[in-house]
Amino acid sequence: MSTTGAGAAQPRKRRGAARAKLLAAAARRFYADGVAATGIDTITAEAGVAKMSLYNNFSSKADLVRAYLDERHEEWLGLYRQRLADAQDPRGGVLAVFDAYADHAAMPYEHGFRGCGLLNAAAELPAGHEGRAVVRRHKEEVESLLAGHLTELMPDRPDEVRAAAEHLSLLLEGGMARAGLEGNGTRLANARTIAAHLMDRL
Amino acid sequence: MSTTGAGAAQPRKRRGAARAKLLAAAARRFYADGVAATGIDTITAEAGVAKMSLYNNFSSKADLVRAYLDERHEEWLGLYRQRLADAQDPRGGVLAVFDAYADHAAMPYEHGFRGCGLLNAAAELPAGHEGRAVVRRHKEEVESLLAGHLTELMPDRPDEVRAAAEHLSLLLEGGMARAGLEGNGTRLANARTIAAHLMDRL
DNA sequence: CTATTTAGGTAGAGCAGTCTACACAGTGAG
DNA sequence: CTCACTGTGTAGACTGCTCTACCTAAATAG
Repeated sequence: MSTTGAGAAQPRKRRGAARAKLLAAAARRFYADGVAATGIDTITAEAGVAKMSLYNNFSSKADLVRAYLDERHEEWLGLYRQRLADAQDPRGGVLAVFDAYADHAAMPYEHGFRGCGLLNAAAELPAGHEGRAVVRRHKEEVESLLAGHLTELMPDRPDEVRAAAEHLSLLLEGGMARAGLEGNGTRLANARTIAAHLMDRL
Repeated sequence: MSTTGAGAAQPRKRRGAARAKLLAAAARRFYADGVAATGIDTITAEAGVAKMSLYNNFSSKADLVRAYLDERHEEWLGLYRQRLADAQDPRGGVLAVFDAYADHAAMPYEHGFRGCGLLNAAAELPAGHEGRAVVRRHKEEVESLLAGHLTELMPDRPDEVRAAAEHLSLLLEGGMARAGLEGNGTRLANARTIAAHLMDRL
């Protein structure tokens, strides 16, 4: 029918260029200054992009926030998979989860490390906001990754696996929260040490 | 001179009446909706107080936020002291810290339990904001209360005390963070159980 | 009588979101 | 190759609303 024939003939260069710049700018500003405190104009200005480009790529600020949260989850998964590739055994898999968090803390941020971007965003989202569910699922996925490694360590003790996974998961979140308040990764390193000792006792 | 005699002649009934109502309203709205998302008109309306009463009692919204944070710290200390009064031994003192957090989670909130009010506020405060230091000090005080009880348990092993206090403290913060995401105190109860088992092994 | 609180309003900035009009890159048709 | 078309991005004005902060003048209560 149309001149483009069989299907997707989109030009590839410009499409999505503004979107990527917007997501990068939103990541910097949302993390450093908070979601509610960051206005649309600030983001478009930092992205070096027209305001209409935001609304061409996202239906609203809330939509941009959703995309930001999804991207943070994917980013963490990437850090984790890199660490996992070096892991030798299930114990190393558990420590890879902790290391992925530490890698996050070691990344450069404008006003310093401020804790888990997902948790920080959830803390200021209103009660029923869909973004809070995104964050909850992220934390559940992390816990189930821990449970997976622990199952390899003790396949015949599912109850102990569940309990240990929760223990490690709470250590991890606690370490992240305290590290964010203190602006550095020390607490996370300590949490990793505690986790390693715990596994020695399993 | 005046009818009240020497020195401080402040009328006692009205003075501070608006202040208390403002702090109560701010506590409800800041916790349920977030600090940045709550405007001063919302707070004065909910307090049933004139807008100028806010500026007669606080120099700015930021000043009100500071007072809110201080009040949350004092509130938690109150819950802790009540629990501590029933504690029989150092082990009970440690569990009183966990129970105080659980009591906080069990209080009624407009949109349900949303985690630690101090941590949530810190998550949306800008990097250098003095309120973040208030929250950090609160968490450090909680950890040192734990260390105090543990010192009674093993006065001759300060290194183990320090390590165990951090372990328990991270469990507590992790439990609080996850409980806030999930809207109930289950994770906190689990954290308390884990803490109890840890103390059995000391 | 005097200090405080009240209702309501104002200033000046910032907010999310919309709109117009134009620039430019890649594409297929001629 | 050239040209017109389409999709994307651009700048900036603009609406309607909310924000913090401050002001005034009347009401109120010790």
